[in-house]
Amino acid sequence: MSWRKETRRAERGYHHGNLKEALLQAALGLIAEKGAAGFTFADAARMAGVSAAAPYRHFRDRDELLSSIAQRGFEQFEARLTAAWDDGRPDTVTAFERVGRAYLAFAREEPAFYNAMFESGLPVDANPALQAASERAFNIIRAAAERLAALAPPGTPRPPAMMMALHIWSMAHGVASLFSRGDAARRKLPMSPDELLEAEVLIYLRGLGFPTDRRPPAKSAEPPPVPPEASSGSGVPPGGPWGKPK
Amino acid sequence: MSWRKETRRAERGYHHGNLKEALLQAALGLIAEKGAAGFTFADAARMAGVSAAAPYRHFRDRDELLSSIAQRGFEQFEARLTAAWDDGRPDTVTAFERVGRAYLAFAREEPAFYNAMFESGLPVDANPALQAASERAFNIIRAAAERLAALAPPGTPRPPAMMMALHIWSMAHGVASLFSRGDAARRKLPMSPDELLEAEVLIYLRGLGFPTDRRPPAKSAEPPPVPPEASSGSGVPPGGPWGKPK
DNA sequence: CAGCTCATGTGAACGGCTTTTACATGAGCC
DNA sequence: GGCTCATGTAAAAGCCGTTCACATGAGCTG
Repeated sequence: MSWRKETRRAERGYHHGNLKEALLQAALGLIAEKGAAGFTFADAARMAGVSAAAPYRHFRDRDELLSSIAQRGFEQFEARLTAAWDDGRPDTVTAFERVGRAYLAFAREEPAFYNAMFESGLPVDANPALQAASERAFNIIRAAAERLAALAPPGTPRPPAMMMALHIWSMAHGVASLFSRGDAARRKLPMSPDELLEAEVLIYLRGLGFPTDRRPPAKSAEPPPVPPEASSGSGVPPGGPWGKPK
Repeated sequence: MSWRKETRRAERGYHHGNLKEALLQAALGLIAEKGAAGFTFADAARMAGVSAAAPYRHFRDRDELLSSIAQRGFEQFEARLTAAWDDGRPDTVTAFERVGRAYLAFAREEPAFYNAMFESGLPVDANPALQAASERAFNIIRAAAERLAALAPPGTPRPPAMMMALHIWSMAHGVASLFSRGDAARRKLPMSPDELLEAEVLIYLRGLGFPTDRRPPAKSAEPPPVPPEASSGSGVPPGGPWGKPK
């Protein structure tokens, strides 16, 4: 492999090697630590061992660095949602809920990305590339909603997939941003953010007439993957989507 | 008129009169305009016509000004939610939805407050007074959820009110923060944020087994306030909570 | 009214940040 | 070896937050 060339460029490199990447990594750490508002360009430069002016060779200004991080964040976000969706396997509802959990997991595990993407206040629509990346991520949710909507029980009006996608997104974002991160996460909750979102989505899907007769925390041994039966019977699962107050 | 007395009491202030209030107002305007992150202490001072050091006679630092605004925001928020809830009149479900709309209306009409309260990244739990104000506001939603939970149709497990409250809050916050404010609001949506949230809440409530057979924009003449019928029949209202693509 | 006191406001100063500009350096190519 | 250009530095301007010594004048006391 071309390790040699890499080593000569990256490590032995002239002034720094790959300052751009170093700055992105440094910024990522700083944002995770102090939030997008607290992060400073100068700090990132210091952390990379260069002067305060050096970053301007790679980013027009501080905002462009932030945008780059958000962009990367949306790409990773999309990748994780795609993996979670897994093209609707083993069944649409299960996969759909997995997407919800992946959303929360991303918010929790990648606070810096999430912060840059959703809480930094940078104008997403000002940067076309950023907006496109954001849309690609959303499209995963949208595609999943599309598949779900197609499964709407017969006899019920088919819900618009776009609306469902927006609803799910707002739930996931609401839970993530209110209860799953930073200081706000310290509110004492009767259940974990994951359980909260899962119950919320299940109740919502039930409201649309979908069969959701699995109990969330129960690691049920996967019964026949979505027998496409009508299920328009009672619609009320025996346990309710919220866990027992253990 | 009581000009005199007013002058002596309110403007009892020395040089400026009531700089504290002036600073709060100035900050409010600046935050609405440029966001909590963009707002500067010096700018507020300038706007009030005093030196950059003057504000420190009234606020320990910039963060304390922000906290004061958030505090005030929570108080107004609570007042508006209380008015919207109107103790559950004319019926619980209608009042509940009105609370949701009030939430969005506040986010839209008071961007500065909303920003300081939920998007400024200030540690709510670090300031006891702030946390208390925040809790008082949430308690309105909680109380409404309590009343709603008590109406749960017989034969279905009663949903925990706290969970319902958290769900509703996350929906409202999610919609507000993704679609109803600032730059993100420019995403092209198939429906208004208000309609989006209303449909979301209706579907959710239906998922819990509540009768929600009113079409959102229809000003139905209030049939017997919440007829406690089973409703576990089909559970699927004729119209669906989403509007026709008019 | 004289004078004291203390809350309130000012000006100057420090350090830090962002951004620009002129200059330095060294990598890659001939 | 020498050229060129990308990459990094130093210095400076301008802004902000914050502090401190000092100024001012409102209201009380006598």
